[in-house]
Amino acid sequence: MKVYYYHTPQAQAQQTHKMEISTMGHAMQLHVQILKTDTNQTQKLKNLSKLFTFTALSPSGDLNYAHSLLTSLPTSTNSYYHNTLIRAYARSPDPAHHFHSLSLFLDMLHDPTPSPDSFTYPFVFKSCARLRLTRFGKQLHGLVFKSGFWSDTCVLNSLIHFYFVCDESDHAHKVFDKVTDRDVVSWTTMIDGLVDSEQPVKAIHLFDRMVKERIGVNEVTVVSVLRACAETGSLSVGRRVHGLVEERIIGLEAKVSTALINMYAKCGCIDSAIRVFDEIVDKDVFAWTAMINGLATHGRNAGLINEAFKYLEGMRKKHGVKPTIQHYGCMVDLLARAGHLRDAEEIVRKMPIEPDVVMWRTLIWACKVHGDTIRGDRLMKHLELLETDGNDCGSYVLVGNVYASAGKWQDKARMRELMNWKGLVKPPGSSKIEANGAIHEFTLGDSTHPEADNIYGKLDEVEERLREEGYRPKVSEVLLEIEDEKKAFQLWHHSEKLALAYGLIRTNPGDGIRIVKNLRSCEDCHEVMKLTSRIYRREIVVRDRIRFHYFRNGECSCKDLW
DNA sequence: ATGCAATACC
Repeated sequence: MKVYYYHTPQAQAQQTHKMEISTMGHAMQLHVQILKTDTNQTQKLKNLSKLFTFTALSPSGDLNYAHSLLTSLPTSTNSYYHNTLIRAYARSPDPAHHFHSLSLFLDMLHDPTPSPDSFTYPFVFKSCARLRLTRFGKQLHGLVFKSGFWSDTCVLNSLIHFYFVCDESDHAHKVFDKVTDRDVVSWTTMIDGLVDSEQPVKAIHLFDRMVKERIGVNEVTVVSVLRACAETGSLSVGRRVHGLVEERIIGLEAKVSTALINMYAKCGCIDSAIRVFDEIVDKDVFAWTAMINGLATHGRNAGLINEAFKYLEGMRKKHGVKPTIQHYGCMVDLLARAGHLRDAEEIVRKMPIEPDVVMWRTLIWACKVHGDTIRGDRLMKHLELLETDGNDCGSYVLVGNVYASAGKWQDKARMRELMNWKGLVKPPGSSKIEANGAIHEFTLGDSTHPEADNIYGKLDEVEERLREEGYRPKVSEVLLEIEDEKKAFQLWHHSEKLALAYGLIRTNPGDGIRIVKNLRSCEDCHEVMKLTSRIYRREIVVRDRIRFHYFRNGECSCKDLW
């Protein structure tokens, strides 16, 4: 026999809390029932609490609604509601929500609200980091210290992260040193912060220390350290990390695979990257993007102008997607690199979007490479008019170089003055090479390396052999108003040549030499790499800011298109 | 009942 119960409103309200709330509609229905029904206080609170958790934390919830519920909840003794709402605000992408998060935290410093506790601070530091509120965050650091939560590892980990985001890596280090119970997150936060603050070599050292001290590593750790490997071209460390995955010490999550693809591609091993990609069962958009980008920087689909036109057209006609400026930018870059400067300029003029700084730079750079100084000179006017970005000196450097290559030294000096006036500093060129388990970084004319004498000795030898084979320094690449002899001297001490010499000394004959550069190489260095690859029978891989160059037997994979 | 760290490109 079945029994059918008749639901009184009271029973209904009790029942509702067992149901999952899935929409704001449900939530409001429950809210009405809670208000209208005279259930006992405990039940009422249980339902309100459930309602609150849904509105605050569910992706289909509503933060404003959750906030308004705060007054009906027993918040004076229990920090859960404040903490949960701060947490919800702190994970929102909207900056305004982060101010709400902090304002709620400030409420908590008043009576009769509950005091912030060890759960509160991690969320609050997250908001400080997002809003880059360095001084405010530092004040809170003081509060943490006074409040007695300075030994809570989670609180300190979030503080380390905050300091890195706010560009205060020294403070991050200090906090890390003071954590007595460091966990995986403490170490990982440090490694990731170091990569983000452009100290990838330090990040790798810390990873080594972590492994030596037998701290367990997890997926997040290796994703961060793989970024450092990609940045510095540390293939051996990257392979070691891959080894951890193969030994099943690390799970092969999607993010790990993507990081491996990126690492292999950026370290010049495109085939290994392809192997990792092929093994992924469920390839997500990040894996595809990393793979496509890897193939592109390796020049595996360069110069397919007609293909590119087809895709650009297809976007609109087949898929109904409006091309963005980046899509046009790709097309212009493709045409310009291949020397079709007039077609490239026509696209820029006809496209339905206003060209930006990057677009003009692409075009002007190509004019310089292909020696079309008249067009370049004309286009530079657009760049000078458009330049508003305060921190970016790329345009000034480019325009200055174009002037210099045409011998217009006064115009070049004008660019330099403009940069100085705006307080912009051109990043110095540097080259890194991994040898004997360490990363060596060189700058122009660098003599700080412990083996500097050997390096310069090797350079002399290389120069002699190259000159015997007909090498003549391309002094026009030195864009300074100095004598040719001095130009040749400077040219010969470019950072990538120092790295090359070190590679020749410290790697075994016949082994490949891999160099990572932060800017683009000059034409002279490019030529020297080509000749060296033939004369010394070495495969040389140079990664510049944009792409890879594979030098084999006197030729480069970029077909001299850069 | 609540916590900290993360991938590509631009």
